[in-house]
Amino acid sequence: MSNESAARCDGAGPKLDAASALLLADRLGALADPVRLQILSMISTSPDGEVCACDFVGPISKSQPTVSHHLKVLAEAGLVDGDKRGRWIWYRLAPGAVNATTAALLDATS
Amino acid sequence: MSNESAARCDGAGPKLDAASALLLADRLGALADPVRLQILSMISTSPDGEVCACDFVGPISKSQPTVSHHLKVLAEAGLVDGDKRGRWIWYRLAPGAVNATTAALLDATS
DNA sequence: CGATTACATCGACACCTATCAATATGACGT
DNA sequence: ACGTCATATTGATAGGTGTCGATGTAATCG
Repeated sequence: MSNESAARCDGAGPKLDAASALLLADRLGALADPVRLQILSMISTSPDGEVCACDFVGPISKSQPTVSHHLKVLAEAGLVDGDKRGRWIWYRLAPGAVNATTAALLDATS
Repeated sequence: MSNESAARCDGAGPKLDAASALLLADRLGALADPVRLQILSMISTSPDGEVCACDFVGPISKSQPTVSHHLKVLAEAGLVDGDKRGRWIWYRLAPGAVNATTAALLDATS
């Protein structure tokens, strides 16, 4: 799971190689948006653990296309999963996704 | 420390209000860059816990102004502290800064 | 079938950001 | 004082990103 490549740590090279840094930065970038954080927050506090896409638009005060865009970003980053049931799409948190990202971040900056 | 304002969680409002989401998004945005992650990683793996600014340029393969820019972003986000000694500036991790951000993120997405 | 609802996509726009070359600032050594 | 080294700042540019209105698509309802 982690990279044991070069443990010299003598100031010559970073613990994180460029590729791993880019990957982690992408995952953090998916989290670094107030709208997306509110979406995740709403899902996490929902009693059923899932929220219909239509229920984001009102509380978050953004247009429907904007919310759709952010849901797509979250889904592509593996942070949420969408389940289409009839006309609606129910979103839930991808289990352990946020935890994995924070763990990688803490590991890189231990 | 947390907001117990509306615990109804019935789909009406997010756990994170817009202001808190913006604040957290800003802190995450400071982390969501491969160069800045490598900088933090280099500092964390340094035996003395501090790295001279000049030592970032080579391993990270970016120009000196670019590295300087990223160090400024990290400092303004409270993630690193710079100590000017003579001609050099030694950077160290701001204690608990990354931890505080991950904690806030995990709290918002519990 | 036609109308309605939920969501996605497109096109456009404004804004932000990463990057570098050039230059400035400031501290040291000689 | 002068040159040199380390770092910051400026100016410019290219690419990314959030946002919305308009439109498309797909599923449901009557």
